[in-house]
Amino acid sequence: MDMMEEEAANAATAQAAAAGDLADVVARANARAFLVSTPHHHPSPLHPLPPPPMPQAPHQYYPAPQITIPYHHHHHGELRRPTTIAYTDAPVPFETAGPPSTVVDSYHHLTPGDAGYGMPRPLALQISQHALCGGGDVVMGGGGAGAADDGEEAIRISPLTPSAHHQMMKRKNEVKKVVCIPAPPATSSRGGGGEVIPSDLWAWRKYGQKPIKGSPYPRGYYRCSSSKGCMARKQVERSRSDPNMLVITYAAEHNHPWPMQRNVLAGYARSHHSTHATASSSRHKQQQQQQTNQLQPALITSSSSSSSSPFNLYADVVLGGQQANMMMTTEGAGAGLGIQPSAADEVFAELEELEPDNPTMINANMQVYSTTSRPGVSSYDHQWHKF
DNA sequence: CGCATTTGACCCGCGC
DNA sequence: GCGCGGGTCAAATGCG
Repeated sequence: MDMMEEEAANAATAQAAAAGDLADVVARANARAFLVSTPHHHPSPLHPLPPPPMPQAPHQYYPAPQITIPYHHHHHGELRRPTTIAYTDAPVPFETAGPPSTVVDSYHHLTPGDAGYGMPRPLALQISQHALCGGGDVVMGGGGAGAADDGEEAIRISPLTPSAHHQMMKRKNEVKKVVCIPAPPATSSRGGGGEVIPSDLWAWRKYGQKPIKGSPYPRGYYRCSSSKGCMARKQVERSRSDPNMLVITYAAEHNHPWPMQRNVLAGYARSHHSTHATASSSRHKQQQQQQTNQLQPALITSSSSSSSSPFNLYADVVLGGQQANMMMTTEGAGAGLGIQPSAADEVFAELEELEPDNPTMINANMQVYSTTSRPGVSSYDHQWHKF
């Protein structure tokens, strides 16, 4: 990010602050925290991601083999038991780590180096309790045949004809990453429309929505709008068994660096602006509201209870079918979890700027696991992937 | 004008 | 071969 962009970002931040809206900063904070909290950058050999244009210093690796987290509030306020987090740079023992009952259907082999999506990569966590996605019902659409490389699709820049492209997409045994995050409560105002999804700092454009058989919730289809030719896509749907959880499935990888901040902010500014519009057409108003909600995921739980630190970051990361409930702070745990002080400080500064008197809990409850499809596998075959 | 979402149509893979 | 279901396209529409 160059100076201009930085300034633009700061300006936008200030703007958001002026409006009393934490969403933007929170979203950025989350993404940034995730980004820098990855003890290892594992670029895929097939599609290495250029380092994000972040101002921070190169990755720092913080040894933090194990952390025990005390009781704290989950995003809905319920107490969680103390949690022990063990994380490592070593490849996650997917096969052994795992569980789970019924989480992902028809997915298979991941390459440990596979990464992308701006998701927190190398957080290999193993932990306690809690089922995946609230009971685990993430059933992904079926797998296709074919035996192409996982990475092939990601690096393909598609001058394909629509139908060819489509075909490819369907047949590919693509690497998919499934992320579960707590969803903002469905608001009646939005009706059954699209999903309320948190921003992950990539610019996504919705290109479709389908009702999914067996699920009362539709699935939204998004593709990266940051770069033409970027094949990155994601699907967003609510968990069937736990409507409070959002299941986000990432497919293909971005073939470009992280979107410029201003792109994100531009998109946000759009929604942000209209959010405060006094009147607008009902339809668009609804849209904008939805978009705004995407940036106010349940990521914010204005918490009071457990934040002695001004900046706490919760991340429920699931690996091996278990959930790690991480709480990152700008202080000790931040270092322990690999948050770079510079980034933490920046985030903290932003938050302070917004709510100097009101410590903000950033709740980035995320359950992350990755899979790819494997035809012919009848039983659930999960492989846990560190991000 | 550019970019966003919505939504019906269309295409394709798969199971029967 | 047919129907179903999932995934994508593209036209319509709206906003700044």
